[in-house]
Amino acid sequence: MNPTRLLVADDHALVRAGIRAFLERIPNIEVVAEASDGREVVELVAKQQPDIVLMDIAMPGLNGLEAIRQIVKTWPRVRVIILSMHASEEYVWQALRAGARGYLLKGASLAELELALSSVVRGEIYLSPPLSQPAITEYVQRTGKDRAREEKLTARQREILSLIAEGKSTKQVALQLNISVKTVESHRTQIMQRLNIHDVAGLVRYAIKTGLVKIE
Amino acid sequence: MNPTRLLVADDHALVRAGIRAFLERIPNIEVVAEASDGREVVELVAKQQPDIVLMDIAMPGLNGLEAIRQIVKTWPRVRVIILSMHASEEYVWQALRAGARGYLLKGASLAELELALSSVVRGEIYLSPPLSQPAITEYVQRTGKDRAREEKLTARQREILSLIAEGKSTKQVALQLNISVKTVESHRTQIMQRLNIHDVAGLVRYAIKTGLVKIE
DNA sequence: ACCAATAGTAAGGTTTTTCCTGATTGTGCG
DNA sequence: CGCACAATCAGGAAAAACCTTACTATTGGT
Repeated sequence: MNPTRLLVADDHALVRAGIRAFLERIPNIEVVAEASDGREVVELVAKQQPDIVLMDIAMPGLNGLEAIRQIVKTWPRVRVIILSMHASEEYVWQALRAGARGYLLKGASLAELELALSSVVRGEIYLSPPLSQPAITEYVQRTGKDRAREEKLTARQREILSLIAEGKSTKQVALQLNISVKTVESHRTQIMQRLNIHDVAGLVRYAIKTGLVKIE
Repeated sequence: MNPTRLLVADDHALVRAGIRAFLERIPNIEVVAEASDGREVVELVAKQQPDIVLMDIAMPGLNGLEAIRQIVKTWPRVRVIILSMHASEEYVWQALRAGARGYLLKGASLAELELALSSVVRGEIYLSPPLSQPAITEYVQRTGKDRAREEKLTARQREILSLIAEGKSTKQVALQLNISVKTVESHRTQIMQRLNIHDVAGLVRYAIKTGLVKIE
């Protein structure tokens, strides 16, 4: 049987390398790549086509949720497991809605990690025990288009909003995304219109409120 | 030469075990114990008398800062290095004031971890490069009475910051306070200098973090 | 298959804000 | 008294935001 090919993503090098070392103790697992931000995850998924992506939900740049959305949309066979510090139901719910197949707390044991991986490989959804049922049942009752509709912003808009809320200037965002300053301005205008928010401060508060960016 | 005896503390098993695996690659290091909360750290320091405690600042039970205080008070020879996710200046200050000898971001590389450990063993204070900003290094050098002057912002500055974080434009702030736009700009510049934050988004996040403005 | 709506991209020109450098006044404190 | 520091303000240069307009590729509906 072929080993399960994994991609590990976390913005902290120490944690990332550590988790990788940890994973190497599990048989039949191969870590094929590591990423340190959302954009890198998406790039590496494209390149490596791993079976499973094990990623932190809170990452700079393209945030974790957004990365999940893009991954499951483009490569539906790639399964994403979230590795998070937060046991909040809201985060779990958001992750599942975005398309994650598992949600693992960082307090998990080696055995639990192993269990989560094998469950997800089998096509099941795995949640750390402290999180349990409610989120799942809520999740299954909704389908496809239903979920897309409730989003106020497009993927691109959320991506740009999160960069803005992180403090990037329009110019920096343009540079980072390889698009024109004018395009970023245009996106910002669209975002502000949709949210009916007309200042950067409001955007930042919105982004924090919806979990698009984190406050330390 | 005897190996450096380490204690690792983090409330997330996965991270803890990972970091331990990571540390084992550094020569002349011995991890003598692991702890998952502040109380356990203190107990294990008493029992093991490690040379260095490498701990997360955010732990349940007895919190990280309090743990540091107790450790350095009771066993001054034990040196504490904070392993944190947050590059926030406040956290660094608090940790140093409590008696930590190093502050390492979880994004640190293996080489940096090694450097931090050897620096602290030699009796130096080590801070992750992103933190070694003038404000902090200067603080480290200051002693005793100087530290009494702790207030970061004046009342007026806080007033203006909160208006900015609420989304008021410079012009609106000026109008509301009956002062010139130029004065508000000047205040904003001062605020940014003091906080070492250089964009509005950062100010908003700071204001939220410090409770100056509320979200929702 | 076709049309409408939406998303993503972007330019040109105008207005507004920020940034840099400086200056004045009042006030508490050694 | 004088000094450090808070609070106030300005002029001019630079940067960014704003408004309008527009092209293209997808997507959704009839």
